[in-house]
Amino acid sequence: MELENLASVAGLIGEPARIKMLWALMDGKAYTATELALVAGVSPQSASMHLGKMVLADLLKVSNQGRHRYFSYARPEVAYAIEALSNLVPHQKQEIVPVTKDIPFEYCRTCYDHIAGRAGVIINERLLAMEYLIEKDQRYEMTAKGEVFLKNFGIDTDSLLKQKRPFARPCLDWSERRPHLAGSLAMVILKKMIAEDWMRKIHDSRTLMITAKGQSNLYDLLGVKI
Amino acid sequence: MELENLASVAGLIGEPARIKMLWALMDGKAYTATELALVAGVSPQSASMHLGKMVLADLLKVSNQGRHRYFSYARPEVAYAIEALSNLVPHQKQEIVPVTKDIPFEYCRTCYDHIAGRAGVIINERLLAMEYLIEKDQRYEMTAKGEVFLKNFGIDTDSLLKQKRPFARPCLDWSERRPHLAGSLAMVILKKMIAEDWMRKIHDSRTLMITAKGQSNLYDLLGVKI
DNA sequence: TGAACATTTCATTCCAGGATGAAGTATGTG
DNA sequence: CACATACTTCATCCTGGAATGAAATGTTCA
Repeated sequence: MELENLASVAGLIGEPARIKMLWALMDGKAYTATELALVAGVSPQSASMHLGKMVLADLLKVSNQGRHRYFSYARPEVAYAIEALSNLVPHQKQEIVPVTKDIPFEYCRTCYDHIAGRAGVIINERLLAMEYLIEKDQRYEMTAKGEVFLKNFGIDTDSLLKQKRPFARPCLDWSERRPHLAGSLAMVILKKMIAEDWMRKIHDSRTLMITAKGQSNLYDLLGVKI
Repeated sequence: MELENLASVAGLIGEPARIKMLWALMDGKAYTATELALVAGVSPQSASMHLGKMVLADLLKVSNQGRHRYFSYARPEVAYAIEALSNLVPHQKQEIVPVTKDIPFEYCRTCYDHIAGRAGVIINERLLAMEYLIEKDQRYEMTAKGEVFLKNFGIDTDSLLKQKRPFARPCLDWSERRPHLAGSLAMVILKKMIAEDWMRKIHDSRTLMITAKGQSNLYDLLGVKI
């Protein structure tokens, strides 16, 4: 019966620890069970149990990254519901404050062989927003517009598509908690940007520096200021 | 702390008997404690207790008429929250027959302050199909064509765009399971249609009625028969 | 006025489900 | 390989709050 389903979903949300965790996720980022336990004021075991229930109910989804498990909303409707609920509490201007503080030197870096950090996330989001790529089943596919764009950028997408390595896919960024671009496309993009001196690798570290030339070209290309 | 308030409101809603009563009230009518006890499957004493708590939290209001006490939503935000919650339940084909089976209610009604139900969904789809609006990142943006169209319709879009409230966005309709139009634009559209007597609010309910005048004008405007 | 009905209040019982400590699994690191 | 970290699972305890019967408060109507 539908009414029972509504009751069970409402019951899931109507629990102090769980609603606090859901609220923390309102910033759209993904957090680990331990971090969410902290904001909810419960032990990691409890948090794990609560999160498990919400995943089961398809309120949250989880993506495994090594020994970390990042939780985030499974669908946009969840955010709508939390927002509507928060509108019920007497006048307040609750600001959403990220659970983790930003780490400056992780601003821009490499992840294996592609761009990570905030720059990686922004580039990824722009490529999607401009519909050069579209997400399909945990993979990014290139659109016709995207093919033209990448060709103009000087990338031979044909040879990339022949490789058995995935062409393009989202990879959850551990400092930004949002996905950046991974796959063979991401690799050649970084290679190309270094070749063109848009970015430079710092020493032997994974830190990246964006050159002034890179900044202006990225602005022209994607309309973003990095 | 504000977070605690959110938790307590969510806790109120997240109880089987209470959410069932809240759901029954979605038709905008007022019901007595005994009636609501019936739909929730609890005793009148229990219902009274639950209703008392929700009145205290300003979710419901009560109006005394003789020996009867009629409960209804205290504010439109409550309906909005329940609707958002109901969007979370895993939906197969479902039928909503709470207490009344008024077709008009599902057919055409208000959601918060804009048109919902089938009429809301159809209007939304036509505005998109005719490219007066385009979706971009969970928001609708007005096209040049759309600006002309809305101006002719008698809407001052400039002042709407200055507001901090979102101009236009999709809002999933719980009965149609497709988005209808929300945001400040949707609000003034409804206001305008009521002012022009294209639609009428049924007294004390969220049901809307479309007038013959409204039907013919909507056909001219959007090419749809509602 | 009193009987019937609608609703609430109170005191008490009772249990679903959250909290917790300990142990188990998987991953990364030196 | 050993050890630390991140997270989950399991068994157990425990409590907040829902349900209930009885009784009080109010209202209508004959």
